[in-house]
Amino acid sequence: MDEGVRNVYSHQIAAICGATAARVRRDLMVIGYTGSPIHGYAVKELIESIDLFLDSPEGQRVALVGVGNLGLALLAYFTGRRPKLSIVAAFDKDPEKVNRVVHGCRSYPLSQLREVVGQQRLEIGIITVPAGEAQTVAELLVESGVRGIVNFAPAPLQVPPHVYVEELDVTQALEKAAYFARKSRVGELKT
Amino acid sequence: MDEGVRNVYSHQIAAICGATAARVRRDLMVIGYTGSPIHGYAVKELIESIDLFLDSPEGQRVALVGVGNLGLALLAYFTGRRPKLSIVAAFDKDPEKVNRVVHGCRSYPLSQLREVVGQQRLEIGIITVPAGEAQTVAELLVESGVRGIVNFAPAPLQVPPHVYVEELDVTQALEKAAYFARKSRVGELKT
DNA sequence: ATCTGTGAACTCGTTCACAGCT
DNA sequence: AGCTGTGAACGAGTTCACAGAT
Repeated sequence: MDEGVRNVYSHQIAAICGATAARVRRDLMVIGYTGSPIHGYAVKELIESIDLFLDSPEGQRVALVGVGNLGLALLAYFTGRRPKLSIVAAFDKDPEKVNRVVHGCRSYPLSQLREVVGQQRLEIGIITVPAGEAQTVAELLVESGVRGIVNFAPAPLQVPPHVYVEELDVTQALEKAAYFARKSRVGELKT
Repeated sequence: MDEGVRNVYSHQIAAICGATAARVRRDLMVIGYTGSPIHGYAVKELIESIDLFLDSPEGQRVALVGVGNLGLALLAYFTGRRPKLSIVAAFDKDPEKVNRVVHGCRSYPLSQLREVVGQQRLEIGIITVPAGEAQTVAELLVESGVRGIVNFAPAPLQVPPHVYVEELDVTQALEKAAYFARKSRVGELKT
């Protein structure tokens, strides 16, 4: 849209986001927006439909647990990146890291998590604590009303079925890349 | 093994890593290690088999491009975590961030990437640069001999088929969690 | 011609379920 | 009884391929 393009075809979208034209059309079917065979999809309306489908109009606020290196990096990264998704509270058990404002986000002691998350009705939690504490933190978040979790700790979380967990295991990702790099070198990649 | 357990059954492994017994057995089939119906899998031998399958005995060394918040956090995170996988060189285009030693890892200007990665035969690259620079960096890495990439930039990379790319889009993960959190709230989760 | 929307086919990882073993 | 190894069935996401529209 910034480039002044009014209409776009599925194969153009596919090229941009690294997919196939068929997959783009399939996904847009789910969104419910219908293009025209002549002009493809109207960019402005398409964006609106996608926003309507994906975003909450009033925005969603996020809690982050674990203000270590990774937690800090995420706070910096998300500041002002997605207007509809902002990290509004950070928690840590280390008293040193607590009761400050980091990248525009207030940090609290872990003991106040239930209170803050509950009162502010935060529904999404990011876990960046060591693996051993992840499950405890997850349970705390869930009890406080969180329904979606992004878990950076290399530990599988056990949560009730109404809670969605997105696992982001950095070590695992690196190991995967290392594995396939090695296999492609030896030429043993599965055929 | 640290707990002195000598043998373990597939359903026990499954419970630990959040999978099903059937899946564990399937995966171990691929590894090639065979357990016994009486005693299950011998922990020590199993670990050795997995290491043999997954790891390179001589270890693999990794390059990191983009010494921002996220890059720094990753450097700190991986220091001494996986002995067989160490980040040995970091790169950035910002002269301020360069020619230092961060968490035991030397940082170089981007212009030296080809030289350093080539000479040290680094095969794995981590990309933590802004989205707009990711493709350029990826090409540079591939030209220098990298065969496995972990990409944190929210941009799909175009690479030759012998290069494996693991995409780790933090924003996307958060959006996914937010989406499903919202759906589970409204009770509209697909049935 | 060229594009969309979509039923049908396909792919590939997961799960079932059971023979074989002790 | 309880476990493993594995052929077979299953299922969810992807791709094919074509009718319909202009």
